[in-house]
Amino acid sequence: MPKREAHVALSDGPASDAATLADQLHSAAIHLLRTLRKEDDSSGLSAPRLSALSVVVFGGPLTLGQLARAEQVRPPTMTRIVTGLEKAGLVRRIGDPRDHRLTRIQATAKGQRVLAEGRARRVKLLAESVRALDQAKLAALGRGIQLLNELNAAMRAK
Amino acid sequence: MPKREAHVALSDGPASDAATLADQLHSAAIHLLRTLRKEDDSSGLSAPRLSALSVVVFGGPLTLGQLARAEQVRPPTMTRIVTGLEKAGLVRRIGDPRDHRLTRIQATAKGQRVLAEGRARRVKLLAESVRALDQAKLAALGRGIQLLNELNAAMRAK
DNA sequence: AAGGTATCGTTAGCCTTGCTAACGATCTCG
DNA sequence: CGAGATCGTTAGCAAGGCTAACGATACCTT
Repeated sequence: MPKREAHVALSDGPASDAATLADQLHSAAIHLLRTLRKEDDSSGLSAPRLSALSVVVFGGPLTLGQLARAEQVRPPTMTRIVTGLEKAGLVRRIGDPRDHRLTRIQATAKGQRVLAEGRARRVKLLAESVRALDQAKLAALGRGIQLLNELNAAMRAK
Repeated sequence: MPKREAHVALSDGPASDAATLADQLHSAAIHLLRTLRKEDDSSGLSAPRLSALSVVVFGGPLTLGQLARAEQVRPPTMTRIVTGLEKAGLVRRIGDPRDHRLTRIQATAKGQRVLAEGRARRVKLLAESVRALDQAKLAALGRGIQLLNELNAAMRAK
């Protein structure tokens, strides 16, 4: 992965820089999550389940379809994830009295508690490294994350 | 996913900031890759294969074990990924004349070409959004990516 | 009011990616 | 030469992703 700097330095415009940055960001994100994935074991909650549970806890009761869209996943996939969470007692399926086709997904008290614990555990390793940064780097990181969210929103809008 | 800003603003110290930043970064990375994943289809190359191929192309011939470690994956998993890449004609298995236990993995010409195309396609969506940023944001993003790499290195060192 | 259409969630079945356990082949060292 | 270590593979399991197909329900048009 070296020799990219040379490319950047010799690049002939902002377009090439953007492509390089995009590629580097992609790579960095992959490695970040790959490292963090190892922490999943201790929580007993896989990344997709943790993520879905998070949406349910913070987003209030949602229909399965809404949840699938939020997680950018197909309904059958979300059905299984929710079933897993339900068996673990973390969420509940609730029928909608108005529209009987819908099933609303609601977090249980246990789900809320486990989310907090699991999330904390998963980012613990990362948080430790973040904590070692000085103020300037912390600020820069915050700005970077904000930009990342902007990029995500921009891509989703397409 | 909103309402986190409030938490940050009200946080009572740098420790909490670090945890919050770590959590946000984690979440942003997940959504970034989730969005990008959709681009995989067109390349016909899944993320793990693309990533492994990338290591082989840029890192020269590697043994299967080295490749597995580089990808932070167990040997049996890498065996299958390599088998997939080999069937697709993107890499070659080469026996080591010195040590017959080893199998070195080498990229084929097709592998090198496909990598370039696949990677480009995968980050195309992201690159388009990056390209829309102004100079200041571009610089901030670069700095953020640099920090991300630092964090990855710090975590890997543990 | 009835019948056709659209929507929602589930089921079934497939593939890929992770893992551990167990093994054969090979090297290395005493 | 033999014992142990190392390497890659095989076998078998779970989870997550997908599409296709289906029943149940709601909606809309006639």
